[in-house]
Amino acid sequence: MSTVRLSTTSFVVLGMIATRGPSTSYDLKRAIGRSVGYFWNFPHAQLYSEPKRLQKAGLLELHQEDTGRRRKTYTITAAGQAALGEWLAEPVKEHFELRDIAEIKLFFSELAEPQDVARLAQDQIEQHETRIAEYEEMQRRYGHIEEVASRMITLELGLGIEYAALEFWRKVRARAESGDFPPQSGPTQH
Amino acid sequence: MSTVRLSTTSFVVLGMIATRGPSTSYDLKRAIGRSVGYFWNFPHAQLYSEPKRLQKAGLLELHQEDTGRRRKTYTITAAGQAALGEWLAEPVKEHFELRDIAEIKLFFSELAEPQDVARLAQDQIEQHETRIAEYEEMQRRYGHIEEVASRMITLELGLGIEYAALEFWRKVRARAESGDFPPQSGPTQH
DNA sequence: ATTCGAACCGTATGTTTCGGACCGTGCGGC
DNA sequence: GCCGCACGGTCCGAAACATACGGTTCGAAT
Repeated sequence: MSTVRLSTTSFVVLGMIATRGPSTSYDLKRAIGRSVGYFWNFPHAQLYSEPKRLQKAGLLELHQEDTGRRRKTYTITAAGQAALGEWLAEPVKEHFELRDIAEIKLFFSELAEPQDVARLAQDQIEQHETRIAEYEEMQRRYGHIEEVASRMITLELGLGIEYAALEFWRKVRARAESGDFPPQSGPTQH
Repeated sequence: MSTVRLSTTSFVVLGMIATRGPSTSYDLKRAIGRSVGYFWNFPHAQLYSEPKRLQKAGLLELHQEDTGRRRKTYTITAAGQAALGEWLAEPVKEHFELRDIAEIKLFFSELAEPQDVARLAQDQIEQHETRIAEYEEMQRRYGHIEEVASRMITLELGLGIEYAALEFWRKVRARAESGDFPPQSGPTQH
């Protein structure tokens, strides 16, 4: 029971256990993989070490089976709920970060071959189309269920951003195909 | 001159030096802060250690002033250009990651107070409006300059995503104000 | 009955990454 | 002449991360 720095990972763990009830690390891994994990990757090893930290800090309670698999189940404590509640009430200072390797490659496209850009765009279009299909499927399946409605709303943001990205890469592909991309290294128009 | 794992950071450093020419770490820090840094944060300490690694790997060359501030200037080598070119030609496997703390808080909004959501939405709206204004200003200032045109294109993606996020949070705010958010903890409509 | 694979469940370990504290320098302006 | 700010950089401990490893339970096909 010592004081520790709490990261976003910590609060995702706390939040998941608060909404799901008592959970094992494996439960967390799956629940996160089906939800926030789509936007923000949390390596599973973290989901084993982080609850341990939180338990030491008194924010989670540990119950270990004493038979069979000896699963470790974590439950949120009052202190954990308080910490989570405070965090939720706190304003968000950081602007979101979009870690997109494709975008970085595009940024440096003046150093690449023209066909690289076309291929990059094509790949991105397919990737985003696939992701959009997944999100829409999730909406169709779970969108109307009362109990999860507030969790589904983040899907709308995900979709909005996916549509924007898709539209963008289609534009890039069009430009690449018409030969005016990358702007200064493509064939000049006389 | 040993072989090392190259991360996205490595290629951003290589790419920056390739497009800008010989640069110090400080130059990189500023150049990245004005461009890709808007999307993907690269802590400045990395921009001092990473070039050192790349130099040891033979991808960069180091020239240190032997007077005054003894600045360290890095230049890209042929091997560096080759590595960069290969990377640019490689397909991108990873889907982008959107690290958005606000979104995570919204995901857990059922655990929060109703006014927390309203405030969260309001803050996000302001944050995105500010960011949009910055991007639009950059477009106005540099958008028409030939030499940087291919670098400016990523701004369009940034803007598209910002617009999508802004629209989303406005919708959230509207719902929060009309009292039907979070869905199951808001006042029930009879 | 037995093999087999898939889902289940978790640990260990060696790097990178990260944030942030800290430190000196040169220079323009008051 | 000294103040403050942009410049230019190092260091460090704590987290994060990827990945390899190791085992179990269970059902379905052989």
